[in-house]
Amino acid sequence: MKGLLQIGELARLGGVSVKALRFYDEQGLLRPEHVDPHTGYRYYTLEQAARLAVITNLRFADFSIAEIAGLLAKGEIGPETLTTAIEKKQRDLKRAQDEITAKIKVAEILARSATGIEAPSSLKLAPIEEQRVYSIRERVPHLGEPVKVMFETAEAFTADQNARAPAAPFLLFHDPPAQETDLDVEVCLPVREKTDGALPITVVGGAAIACSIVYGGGYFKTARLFAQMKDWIAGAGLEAAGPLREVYHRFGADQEDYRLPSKMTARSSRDYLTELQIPIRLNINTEGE
Amino acid sequence: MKGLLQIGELARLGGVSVKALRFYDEQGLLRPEHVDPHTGYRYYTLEQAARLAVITNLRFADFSIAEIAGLLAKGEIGPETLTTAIEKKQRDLKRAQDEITAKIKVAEILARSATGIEAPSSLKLAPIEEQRVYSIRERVPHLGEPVKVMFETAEAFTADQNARAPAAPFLLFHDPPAQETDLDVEVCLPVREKTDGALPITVVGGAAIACSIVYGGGYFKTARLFAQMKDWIAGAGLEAAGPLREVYHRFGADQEDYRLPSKMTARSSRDYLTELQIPIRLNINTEGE
DNA sequence: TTTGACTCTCCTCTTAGGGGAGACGGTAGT
DNA sequence: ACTACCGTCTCCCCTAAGAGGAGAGTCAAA
Repeated sequence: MKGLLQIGELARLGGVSVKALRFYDEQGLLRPEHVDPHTGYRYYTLEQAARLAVITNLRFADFSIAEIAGLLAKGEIGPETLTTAIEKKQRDLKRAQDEITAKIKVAEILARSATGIEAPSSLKLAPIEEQRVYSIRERVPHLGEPVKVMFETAEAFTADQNARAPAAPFLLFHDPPAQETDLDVEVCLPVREKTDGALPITVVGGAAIACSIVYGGGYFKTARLFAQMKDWIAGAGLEAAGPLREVYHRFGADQEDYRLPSKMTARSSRDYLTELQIPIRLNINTEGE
Repeated sequence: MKGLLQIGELARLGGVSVKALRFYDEQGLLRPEHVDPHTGYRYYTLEQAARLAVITNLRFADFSIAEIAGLLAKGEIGPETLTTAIEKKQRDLKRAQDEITAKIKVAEILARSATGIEAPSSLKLAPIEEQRVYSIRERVPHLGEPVKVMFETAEAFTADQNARAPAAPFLLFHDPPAQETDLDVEVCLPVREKTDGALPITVVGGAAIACSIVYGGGYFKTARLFAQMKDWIAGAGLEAAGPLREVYHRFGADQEDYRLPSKMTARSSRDYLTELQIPIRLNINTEGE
């Protein structure tokens, strides 16, 4: 009994709070050796101080309480269980670090655009996730009718196979910017995981960060806005990475004959909602080990 | 009315969830332009989509809802307010990144020590915070009596000024390891922020990571345990950084004449609790900008 | 009229404890 | 023996930013 530690003592020893120790007790992670049945006082042994050290080690490496309980519960875990868990955690930590790198970059861009060059206020910086689409890529003499035909073809084809996912269709511009004729474009329709038939699927890669802008109204604004965005990007010392995108959030005034989700139809081109996206190159310095 | 967006539409457009938009409404961060008094339906304008873009930008850079509300509330904030806030946030993010680096390093050490060399199970990896202490540094022929005298002197001195903080005293070994005689030691007593007199304060620097071990019983174990820890550190491919420490959590069997917190007194040396710490060098690659 | 998609409010749940209230327990000084 | 003080107990509420779901009402198309 003399060698037993009171809760506050163990807390100081282990560098944790008394609250934390009570919590670990409640969670079954670190039960006191002895609890006085009259007073409820918790008494710990030095072996439990050692177990606490293991717990704080794993906590520091971002393991959750549940994970630690799982690892320590299955009596005398083989070291391979532990090492694989730790390696997975390391990968998670490195991913978290990359995410923070992107956040720092965005903060830098925001700081730069807050002064000097004022950005269009609706400019958004955000990652783009990769997407599964059915796509048709072609070289067209100009935008408008030829692209519309491509969309109609693609919609009809995916509709046949009940494959259409409820996400906005978009257009990729594979050309160097500022080209207006003889364009290499790719029409993309998001598709669901499971389709009825064997639809050729393309996975359009995402971007760690893209800048985008939403506008309402007819497509005549596209070129001007794209130019504005490109100016802003150049002014902020950035660089585009990958094809420009035009996302059609609400459209279809002249496509009454297609099944479109009602939210995506517009009465007239005045109600169109379109988004322009430009992926941005992040110069992440990946010299970690 | 025709140009107004329903909540789901704005959610798709802005890349956020409907739940998030309702939450922003509740928090006063993004109020819908119009709420149907009968149905409660929320309707948003395109200007609000732009505001949402600003919000998601700041959210991505880890600003909290409250911070964003503060920044956007004070009508037309000067750009300097925003940039200083962003710069502060960038520093926070970089600090978070450094912390993750330390976590990765710890995970690496844990993985390495889980296989092969088995560590003493009570080995703990954790940062040491810097501490304000009153210290006496001297070269002593050997441990034991001379060090005891130094502690007694220091305790008496700090007790006079009511300066003693309720934390464990410790000893720093400024010598290269494995020296047993003619030692350069520093006796440290943690002191409070405010002291009655003008006590000379030393700030003992912390460590991003240190490995430590707690043991009970007489001090004859110290040398062996230190040697064991040094072996383990070398075996794990690490390197010590800074002086070794010996922290006296429970002691004082032969110091009845001093005012010690009752929790820190022991009846006999069998009840001593001592912690050995060795700071570890983290080769953090700090080549960020 | 019915169906399906959309929206509403209200409720509970998430992590790992922090803060505090009110009540005991244990020790030291008077 | 009384009192002051510190340590500990349980119980309750709180966190940030929504996620998940229940049950009910709304809107447009068939």
